[in-house]
Amino acid sequence: MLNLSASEENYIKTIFHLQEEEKNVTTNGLAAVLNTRPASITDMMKKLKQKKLVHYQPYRGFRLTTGGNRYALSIIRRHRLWEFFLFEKLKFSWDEVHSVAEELEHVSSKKLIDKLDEFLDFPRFDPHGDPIPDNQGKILKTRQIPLSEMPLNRTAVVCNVGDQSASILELMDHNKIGIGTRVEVKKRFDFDHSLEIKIRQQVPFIISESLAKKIFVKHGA
Amino acid sequence: MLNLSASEENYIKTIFHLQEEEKNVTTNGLAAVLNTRPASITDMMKKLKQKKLVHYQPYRGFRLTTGGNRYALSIIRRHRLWEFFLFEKLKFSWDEVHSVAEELEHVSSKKLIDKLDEFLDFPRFDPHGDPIPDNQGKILKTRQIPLSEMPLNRTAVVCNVGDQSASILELMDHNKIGIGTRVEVKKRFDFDHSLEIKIRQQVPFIISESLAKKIFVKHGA
DNA sequence: TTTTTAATTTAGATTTGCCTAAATATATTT
DNA sequence: AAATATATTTAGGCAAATCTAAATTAAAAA
Repeated sequence: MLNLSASEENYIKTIFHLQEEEKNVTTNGLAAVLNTRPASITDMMKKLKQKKLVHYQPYRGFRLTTGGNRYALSIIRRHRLWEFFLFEKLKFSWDEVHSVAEELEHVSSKKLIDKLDEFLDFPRFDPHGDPIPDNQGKILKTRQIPLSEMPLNRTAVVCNVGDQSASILELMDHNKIGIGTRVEVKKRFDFDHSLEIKIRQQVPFIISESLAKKIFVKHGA
Repeated sequence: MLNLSASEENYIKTIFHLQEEEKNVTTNGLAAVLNTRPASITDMMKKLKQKKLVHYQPYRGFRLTTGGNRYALSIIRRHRLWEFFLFEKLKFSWDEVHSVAEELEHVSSKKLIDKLDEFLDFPRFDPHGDPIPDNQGKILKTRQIPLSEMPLNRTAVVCNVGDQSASILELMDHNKIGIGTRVEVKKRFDFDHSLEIKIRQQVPFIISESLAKKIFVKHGA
């Protein structure tokens, strides 16, 4: 597989994520996420088109080719394996792993990543609950739903938080909710849509709708 | 501490190693090691002088400042810790670790390196037998000598090989000599300066002077 | 001490990845 | 459908890190 610069990899990865959220990817949108100017996006799209990683016609938008998709998955694999390593082995907290993994993911040795995978015993999810592509680029589709949409009296596992702010972390910390926590929704209040939830063997307690919307759980796990 | 580009780090690191071998570092010499043209060295020296990492006067040569030295040690720390990790945890062979560590060493998070150090249980030597600087930049001075200079009938441990070629590796492999192998020189032949050596409980055998000059041992270990 | 040779530096390009400002194409109103 | 607004692209530049070719300085030889 061809070898891209860290910058090119960041474009590919970001396009992949934006496509995944089925937002149609726009020049301005991508520029906003990558913190660059729209003109830089256009420049890069021309280059990535040449390398056959994106389909691109001026003014007509762009999206990843099959090859671009495959490449994106390999970057995401590296990123999530490093996150797992940092969390599981180096004892980073789950909110610190992302930024360090952003750097590590650009180290390109395929052998390194496959051996890391093996060392970690082939983990299937990163510390945020996102699935890790295998060495063939296969990735599990997880049904992640916000806690606010969980049916009552079914247990699920917290796998993602749709907000990285210090304030949400403080609140979750206070309630002892984190990635991997097993939760059950006991009641939903019509008045303010707050939820009564139970975790572990504790007394049930109430959380706000806005918090529940940010906490994602893996359904069925 | 200031943050250098991967390229700047490579210059600093290489100057450090060349200085260590007490070769006086020259523009051409550095260019040869870094695989660049002399003109590029001059360019970079101007920049590193500005950043107060090297002493430099045109045509008068250059050497690291105290700050440059400190920075070099931090890069070497990263490099060797990654080498240890790759060898010890990911089961890379000791001749594969260098090139991968060359990439990993430029990931700059201080916290990452200190946590990695702890995870590895503060190793003092990398898989080549070179000492790993601690988080204060302190480094053990090891007395490494080539096997060719070992006194007779004293045991020592192979800690370094001054050549990375496939041919030397083949020969060492054949003789079952590697990093960490305990050796004893039994006899030195005047005719061709070949050595009779003994490893483990095996029958002594003979190696050439040119091989013995490339195999370094830690004296006293 | 000249002269010759070798090492080093300068001058001027090139590539990558970014920028600003201006032009152009598409979308939305009126 | 014309006018206005928004999105996108082009043109031209800049900094980092490299290069080649030409100039300059220092070292070695005659």
